[in-house]
Amino acid sequence: MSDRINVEEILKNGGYKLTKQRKVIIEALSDNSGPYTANEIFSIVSDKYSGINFSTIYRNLEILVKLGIVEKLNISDGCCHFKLAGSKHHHHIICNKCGNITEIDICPFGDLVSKNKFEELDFEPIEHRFEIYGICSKCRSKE
Amino acid sequence: MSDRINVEEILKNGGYKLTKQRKVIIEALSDNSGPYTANEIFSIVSDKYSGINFSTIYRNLEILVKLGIVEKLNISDGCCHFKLAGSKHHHHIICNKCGNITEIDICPFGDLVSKNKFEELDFEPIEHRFEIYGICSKCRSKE
DNA sequence: ATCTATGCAAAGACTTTGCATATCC
DNA sequence: GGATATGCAAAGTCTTTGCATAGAT
Repeated sequence: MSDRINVEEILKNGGYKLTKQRKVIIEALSDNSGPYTANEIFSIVSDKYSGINFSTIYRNLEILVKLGIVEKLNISDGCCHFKLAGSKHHHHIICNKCGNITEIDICPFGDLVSKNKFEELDFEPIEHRFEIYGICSKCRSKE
Repeated sequence: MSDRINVEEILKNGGYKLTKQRKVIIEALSDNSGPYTANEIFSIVSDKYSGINFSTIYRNLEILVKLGIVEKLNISDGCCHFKLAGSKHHHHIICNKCGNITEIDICPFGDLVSKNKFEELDFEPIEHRFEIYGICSKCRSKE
């Protein structure tokens, strides 16, 4: 994976070592089948590297987020979800039935900027989140 | 407060009693100076009703949310924020410096619906969240 | 009187931290 | 060899639950 090389470089440049644990965590996230909770990452990773500890997972996720390699999502279910940070800006649709989280490239933000909405509010926007909860097509077809 | 009467009725209709604890919790939320965490509600309420317990706070917030009296916000800081539910649909701007949360009545959702974005996605939207993080005017003027 | 609500205490879920040892470069 | 990372264990934060008692209608 060409991404891997990139990740290794970013880690090194940040003064971080490339440990087995970091490799398997990044591998786990690389399957791209959706954001995972720390718990899920622990399960996946434990298959390849039994003995890994939760603190290692959390510490590394924090570093990877700081380096911009991983994205931390705040889905409203009481815990954090993590995924490899893509290059493209995006948002999410979340299924209320199966919990599936899917990226969408629709972003309403640019429109608001072009309409000078933030000048009106006297607010300097830095970041934004937009999530849509509902029922995905799979779950609807099951009904 | 005319709202109070309304709340009392909703509680009664739901089969819930109007206890002192519920009164003070609702009073605390009624100052409208921003969503409060369970912790903050506990502090405010403790002044008026010392001896109240966290479990009472949480149990009642859950009921009040279920009845639509209170709104539960998932701001990305690891805990839940609660406020009296307003009648109007709205979103929030959140200051990264002081943590202040302010309602805005800008909503990008209608636009997306009118553009048939959800038919394209084959997704049935039910709810959505839109939050903008940045620096509020107060914090900027301090700089 | 009856049913619901509360306080207390305990536990549960998720996450963070301190420290000695192991690992990477 | 020196600095960073890990595992372990413990604790910290937020929230939930069981149960006996108190309180509302």
